[in-house]
Amino acid sequence: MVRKQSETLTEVELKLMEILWDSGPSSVRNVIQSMKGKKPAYSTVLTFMRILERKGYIRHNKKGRAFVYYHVINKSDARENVVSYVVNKFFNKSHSELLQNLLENKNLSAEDIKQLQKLIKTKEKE
Amino acid sequence: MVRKQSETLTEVELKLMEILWDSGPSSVRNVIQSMKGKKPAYSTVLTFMRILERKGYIRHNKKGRAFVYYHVINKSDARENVVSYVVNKFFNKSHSELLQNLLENKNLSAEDIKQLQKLIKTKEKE
DNA sequence: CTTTAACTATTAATTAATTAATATTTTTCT
DNA sequence: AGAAAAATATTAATTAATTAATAGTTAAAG
Repeated sequence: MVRKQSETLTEVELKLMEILWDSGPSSVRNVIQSMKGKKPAYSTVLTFMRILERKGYIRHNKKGRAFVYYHVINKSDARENVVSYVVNKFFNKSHSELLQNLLENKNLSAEDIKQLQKLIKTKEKE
Repeated sequence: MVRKQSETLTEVELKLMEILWDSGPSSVRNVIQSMKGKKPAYSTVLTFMRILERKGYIRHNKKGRAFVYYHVINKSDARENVVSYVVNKFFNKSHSELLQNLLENKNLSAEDIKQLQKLIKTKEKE
């Protein structure tokens, strides 16, 4: 095995997934329309839709002449997945190590801290 | 621009960095010795040392005939870096969104929760 | 001083990721 | 039906990541 596929969404893949998550089922043309900034070529997007489909992230139905793509994994799953990757590779498979790192190194607003306390309190009761 | 370099350590790169972090300055041979499991070819490791050096993660000194490599970024920096990447791309640039996600979705032990509460308490006073 | 052992440097090869041009196919309009 | 429009499919091209063989250098041993 020379090079394995990414276990997580790559940057372009993620950008396209975001559109499906936000806009719902879309044709290639729809996807491009939904993109802000400089639009990639039609064939570029098409290529990625195929890749995403091959990887099992999306599927499509034929609607008239066009393919309408829709996600089969949602944003939470994708987040879950990338967090697991990072935890496994960089944080010794320990979620709490990552958590502690975040709490220690990031400047959280007072707001954030209040929120987190609330969350932990609910966690506590169980 | 067709393909940009990874903003974070790739899997093999990380594995090699771990060795430098854990074992300190090492020649290619040393690095291979420190690896458990199936050892890669000498030239493979050498190639990656060059890549890591080109990317600015490590440097080397000549010691006798061999190059001794040492890290110039530490583990915390690497973790920091990958977390930022994930936060920016997957969590809407919001660290606290990632935090909440971790708290909500992961099964944390009672131990973990206790720890976190302690951490938050210290954060609170500031 | 020459052989050889231990390195480094060069070259190669393969797949993934990214971007897109061009060729085909399928509708739709006249 | 035939032309034009709108899609999909095919092909291509480039760099990164990964793995390693082989060539070239340097230092050590006899």
